[in-house]
Amino acid sequence: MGQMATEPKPASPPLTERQEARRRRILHASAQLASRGGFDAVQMREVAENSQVALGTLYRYFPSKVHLLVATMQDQLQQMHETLRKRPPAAEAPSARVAETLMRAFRALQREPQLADAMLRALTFADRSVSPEVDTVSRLTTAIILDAMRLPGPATAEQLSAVRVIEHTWHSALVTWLSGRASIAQVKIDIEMVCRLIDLTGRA
Amino acid sequence: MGQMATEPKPASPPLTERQEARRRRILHASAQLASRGGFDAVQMREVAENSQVALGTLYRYFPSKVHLLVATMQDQLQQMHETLRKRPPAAEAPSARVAETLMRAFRALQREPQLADAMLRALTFADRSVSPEVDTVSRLTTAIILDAMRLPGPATAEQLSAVRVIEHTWHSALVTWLSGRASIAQVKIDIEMVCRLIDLTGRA
DNA sequence: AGTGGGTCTGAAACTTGTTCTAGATTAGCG
DNA sequence: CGCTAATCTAGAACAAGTTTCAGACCCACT
Repeated sequence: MGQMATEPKPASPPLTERQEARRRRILHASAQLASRGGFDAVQMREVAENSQVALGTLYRYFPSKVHLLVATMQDQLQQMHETLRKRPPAAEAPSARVAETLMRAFRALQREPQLADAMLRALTFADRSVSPEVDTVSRLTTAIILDAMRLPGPATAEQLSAVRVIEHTWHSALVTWLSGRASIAQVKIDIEMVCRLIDLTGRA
Repeated sequence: MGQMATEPKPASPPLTERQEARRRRILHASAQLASRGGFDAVQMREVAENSQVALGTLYRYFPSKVHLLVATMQDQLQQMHETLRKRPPAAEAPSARVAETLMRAFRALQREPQLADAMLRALTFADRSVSPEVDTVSRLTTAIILDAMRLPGPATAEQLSAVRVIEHTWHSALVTWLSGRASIAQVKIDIEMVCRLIDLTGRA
């Protein structure tokens, strides 16, 4: 899992203040447009205009629409992680805590379904060129789930596998819900089902 | 599961012979281009040209690139279903049979990773307008898994949930592998992990 | 065989992601 | 301050998915 900075990513060149502000304006415009019309409504020209940045500059900060939306997701996940840290899940069993956490996150996304749609579509559509960024999102998600498990020691290989499976299910169930092919009830059932895997994996 | 025709779907207007041939040419060209360069290599103009059909006609048959690729996936899955029917998995436990089936399917896709990439990306990128077609793919996958389970009677709600979770994991793991963020070994482990859910669900 | 409606063709037009270019601005530095 | 390289801007240009349109063609029915 490499470096574990509290907030910023690699920080290759330390951005100036104005640059940081630009980056933030772009992400804000992206999230705002996404909240309205979802993936399709995030049009690069419009993002550039709304964040008062030239199109070329937008592309310098985020080399593609998918990069932009995945970065937006990083941003949102980070916030969610903070929120969850403040009010951690209360349930007894680890599996129940994970299920609770994921359903809570799910409800948060429900409030902005279009934004969720844009971010998830970008995430699953991303090709190899976006792997590093997608990986960051994945690590964030993993961290959220592991937090909810509150393991005494480091996770076993088996547990990590279970976490990956939970992550897969979480993403895929979300996509299915967003495209109207599954109800919220079904998502809940499936999340609870996959969380049972946690009970199967021990310290062994 | 509604109608269970042996091959064709709804068949709203019964296509003429020439039309059936056109459709087949289009799907063939699509799969061929996808096998080369993946999603991006499937260019509508080229598909049209290669299948000797006007662009407008291509769009009459498949209203978007995503529709086309999802239909391609239906086609491939159908073939895979046939193949699997001929040589069903041999393992003892239902969960092992499902894992074996999925890994066999996985290896088949490995042989044409670019094609798999194109189909999977289209599938997960599909929006609501493609829901019916995506649903068909989902039902096919479900059928394949249920076949492997060889249940004595009809599946319980719990079992269907487990199957959905397995499907989610299968898709998502595949995507992760295709984008180079997971090894084949990891996919195998995760598939086997999620298949354990089957052992947890009984007739209840 | 004749005819009417749906289908197919070829080509242009439109949309939106992405790239490119020339000139203005900015940041860091002597 | 004055220079230089990097960055930013405005806008054109390009690429590929999608739409549109006029005319040719095919099919079923009389």
